[in-house]
Amino acid sequence: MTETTRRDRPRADTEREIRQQARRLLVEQGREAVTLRAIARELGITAPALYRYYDSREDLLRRVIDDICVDLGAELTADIGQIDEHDAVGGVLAVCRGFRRWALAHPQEFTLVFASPDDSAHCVVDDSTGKMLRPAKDQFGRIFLNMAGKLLAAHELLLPDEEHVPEELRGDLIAFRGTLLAQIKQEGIELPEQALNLSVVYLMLQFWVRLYGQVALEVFGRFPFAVTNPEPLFESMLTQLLDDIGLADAA
Amino acid sequence: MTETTRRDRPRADTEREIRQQARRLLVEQGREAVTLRAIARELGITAPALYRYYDSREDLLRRVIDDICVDLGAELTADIGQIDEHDAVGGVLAVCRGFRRWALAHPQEFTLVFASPDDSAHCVVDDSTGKMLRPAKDQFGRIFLNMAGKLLAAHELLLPDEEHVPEELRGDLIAFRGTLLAQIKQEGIELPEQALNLSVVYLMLQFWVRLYGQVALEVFGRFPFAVTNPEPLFESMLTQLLDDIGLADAA
DNA sequence: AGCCACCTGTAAACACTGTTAACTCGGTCC
DNA sequence: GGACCGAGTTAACAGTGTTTACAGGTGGCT
Repeated sequence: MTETTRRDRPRADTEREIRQQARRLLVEQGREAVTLRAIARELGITAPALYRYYDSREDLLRRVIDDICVDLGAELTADIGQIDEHDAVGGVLAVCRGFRRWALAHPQEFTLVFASPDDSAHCVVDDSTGKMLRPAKDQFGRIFLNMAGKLLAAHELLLPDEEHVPEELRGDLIAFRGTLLAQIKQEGIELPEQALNLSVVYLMLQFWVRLYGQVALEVFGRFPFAVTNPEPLFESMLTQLLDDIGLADAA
Repeated sequence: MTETTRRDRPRADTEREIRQQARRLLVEQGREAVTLRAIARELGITAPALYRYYDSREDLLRRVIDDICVDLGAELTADIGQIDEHDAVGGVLAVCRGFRRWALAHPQEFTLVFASPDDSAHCVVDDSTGKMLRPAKDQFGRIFLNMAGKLLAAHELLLPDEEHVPEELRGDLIAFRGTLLAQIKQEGIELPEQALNLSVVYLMLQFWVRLYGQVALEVFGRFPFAVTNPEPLFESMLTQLLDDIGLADAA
């Protein structure tokens, strides 16, 4: 008797359920299957009703991307939770492995968030400041970078010569270091100022390039030959990555 | 008077024109704009007529992918032609830079060929042998690998310990080395057998991971911060890449 | 010549798609 | 009671991939 129709429940619940169904269709049948009518059918309503909640299919997909990033962040946070708090290397490894595991388990979502050319879909303009934001992706990046911050606080890295950092990049790197320091400090991690020199920031960039390249190639099956068991390939890249930054001890 | 209707021209011409228009739509308006009706409109025919040439839209897109790979190959070959024949390092650099230039100039095509999760779209089963082929992509890969072959023939590389190659990967690497040797020999490049040990093959894999990662991140704008001028970032990766394989001399 | 098969195209239709407009129903507030 | 508003409906439009049945020209065969 207390059956609650959709009208009774708070609006946010329906919004969430819409995105959930959209994601289910995305995961199970690919991007093209994310159809307003299919979503509405799952909710027991009609397609035009969705326009009460989202401006368009594109708008809906944008919100779905945000949800995906939040979930990815939660998954990685859970992974980190299983690692000893003071094991900075283990934390970084957990994030890297977790990112790969998630990407392989959710190739469609990975493609949508990390391999779609439509740039505007991932940026939102903050009305008050006018600055471009990528709200949810930053939430994922933050986890990655927090782990890096912990690592920096705990270990002395093998730094390349700061002269090797290309001149034209210093401006960007300095700006990025600023956001990094703010973020790390906000997380309560003590970090000596000079531990985050430009070489370190530059190294993190290289780190991300290789992690992303490896994962994307695996998801898209674009290695130059058939890899029967990609896991040791990934693990070997991880150890080499740690090796390159002067941490040869970790397994 | 000699106006040739579509009926007169050889079938292959129409097939090619269809794919050309499909690509034009892809480049100019994105994947979703590649519509059978839009293609037919450009050719002055109706949509169902396209089914005389392709089984479905998916089938057409598959052939378009092949065309794209052929064109990419031609572009890179032209790049190589501008380099001194005996400058192996220059050749590798030309291929890497050409790949980046092409990807940035044709993001939609890059996404379709190198960042699409639909794996079956890129494989064709050879009827006689039953082996899986990726016909056109191999044409691109061949250029990349030929340059690597030349490099190997001309320089002594800095090899990592062969023990570092993960055990589970040796089978794949050995198989890949086989196709590599066949390919290089077919091109008439003399290569001492032991120059292509597993470490070298493994190194080429790492090379590809970093090149792909860098280019894809740039195309998709997924660097962790805004890069105002990505070119020096790419160039610095290239020099570091050459540095890592023991070729610090090249500019 | 006649005929028949084939090839290439068409028009019509079907079941979809995103999106808009007009309308209805239920609840809330004055 | 009446005005308003939010959430949903139906109907419609233009556009999509795809199938079916049909038309007209071409070439080869008897």
